[in-house]
Amino acid sequence: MGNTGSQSTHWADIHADKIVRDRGPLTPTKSHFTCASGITPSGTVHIGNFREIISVDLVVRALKDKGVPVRFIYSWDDYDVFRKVPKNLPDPDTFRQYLRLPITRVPDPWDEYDSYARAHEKRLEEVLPTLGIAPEYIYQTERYTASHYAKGIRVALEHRDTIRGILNEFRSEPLPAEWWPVSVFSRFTGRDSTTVLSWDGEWGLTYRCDDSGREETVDLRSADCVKLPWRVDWPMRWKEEGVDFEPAGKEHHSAGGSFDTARRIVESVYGGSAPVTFKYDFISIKGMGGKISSSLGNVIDLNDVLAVYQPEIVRYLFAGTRPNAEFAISFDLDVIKIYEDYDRCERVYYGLDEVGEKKRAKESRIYELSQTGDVAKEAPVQIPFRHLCNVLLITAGDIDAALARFGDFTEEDLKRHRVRAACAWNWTQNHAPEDFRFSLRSSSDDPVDIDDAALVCVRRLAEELEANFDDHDEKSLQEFIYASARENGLEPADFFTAMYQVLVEKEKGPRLSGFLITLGRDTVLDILKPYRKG
RNA sequence: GGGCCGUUAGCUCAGCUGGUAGAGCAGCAGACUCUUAAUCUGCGGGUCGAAGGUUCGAUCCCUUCACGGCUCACCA
Repeated sequence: MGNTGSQSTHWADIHADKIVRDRGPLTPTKSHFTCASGITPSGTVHIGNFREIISVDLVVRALKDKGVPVRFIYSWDDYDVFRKVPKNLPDPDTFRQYLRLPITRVPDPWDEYDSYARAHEKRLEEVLPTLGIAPEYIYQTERYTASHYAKGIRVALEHRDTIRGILNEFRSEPLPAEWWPVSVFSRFTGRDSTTVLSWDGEWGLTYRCDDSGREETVDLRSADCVKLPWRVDWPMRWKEEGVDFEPAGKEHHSAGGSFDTARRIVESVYGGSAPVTFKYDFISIKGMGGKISSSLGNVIDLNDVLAVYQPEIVRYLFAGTRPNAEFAISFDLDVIKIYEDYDRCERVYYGLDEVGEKKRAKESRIYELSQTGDVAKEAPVQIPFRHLCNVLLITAGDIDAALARFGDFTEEDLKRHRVRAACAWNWTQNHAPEDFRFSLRSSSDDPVDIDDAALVCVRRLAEELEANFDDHDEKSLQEFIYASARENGLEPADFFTAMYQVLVEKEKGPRLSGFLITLGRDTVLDILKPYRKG
């Protein structure tokens, strides 16, 4: 069933092949390939940011599946400046005082973690393992403040004019001659409102703090306050870590964009070469239109998605879509279809559904890449999402009670089903259309008003179910309902309406006969009890 | 202005190492005494945006053009 050979046309495998081809071969001094990802945690790490991580993870998986040693690094660019106060903070105004500080020096607005940056980082780091993603995190604040990049910074200073020339080719306003390829956080105020005055040609850098007017000279080998601007920082780190693969958002991938200038800088300044890359497009949220933006208040993060989609299906969404295609994550009725698509993909993988060979190969590979760990040897038992939603509505969200209705499961299966059930329940409560939802009535509720003809039919149905419930299947019960309505001079449609009133106090509900059977004899009789007397 | 990406059945899209095009939804027909987009069965000749080129053969490769979109030219 494995499909990891070189014939796979999945994009992750194609890029893995390209990495091995362009960046190989491995040698005693190069023992593995390095795949990198990273972002600035300057706000909520949303599902759009996640695309980069999962894209790299999928390529990492593809490399591992080939038996190639690989290192997956994730850079938290948390030595970046707090440039603007997001509108979604609890108390935005008090945060204005922190502008221009590195985001690791800004407090956590929710007061849980050490810093603003850490708060965003931690929330993502905690959830990634559930998706089977485990990168090696690199914190740029730590690196820079430990002077880890002293050499790289010095190299940038040595090639100041070259770098300025490269950047100026694409700028509308050329950088002035006195520009330096570094920025400094003032050691007097912590802010990056500083001006570099001179460099001694070795390790000494002199700057002036614009706010206090004070000047000082720092040694790059011990300074904890000097960093490179993004367009220089990126290529420096490519060289530093030996990055072989790193995708980037489309805002970076155009002529004159940061990937382009980084490529030229790594080649002409750092003596390296740009990694294999690809461009990934944005993610949108169906029904919320446009880009994800914290200022618009439509930030959807990974936890929001995991609340509705089980981890395998989150991976499936990304594994099954080419990175350079924009796509929308849906929270509406599409959710049901996505679950059905995934279950179908699973059946194809295990040979339970017949499809063409080409399609089988493609779907199988997507399935493998969607798993958070190893692929199960035997096909897992499936519980259709839609049905699961209905059963959960019957049990009022009691997950174990709902699953018990599907039979006995192994502990392993139960564990997985609980995750799906939690998603299903969450979806019915927070996203499903009103028509889809219901809550079951019981004998302790006051009976609803229904007319006499309907009442007769309800009683008749109750008697029938009491006596012959086990003899009925969906079809025979259906026939009984119709016949019984007609016998009592009632339009079947009116009887249906009455039954839904009785059961869920709504005009409509799940297909009645199947619904009754799903509810079970005792539950139905209990609900009908108040209608049987007098 | 530069770069990138699209343009395939009414709609949403698959089709990516070239061999005369497919899936879902919608629609049509039939079945079901039926009720939520989601019962079952059957039905898909659409100039694969346009024009050239390469090839025995192109939706898939090359060139040009048209239309649509994105992105860079501030900061990251």
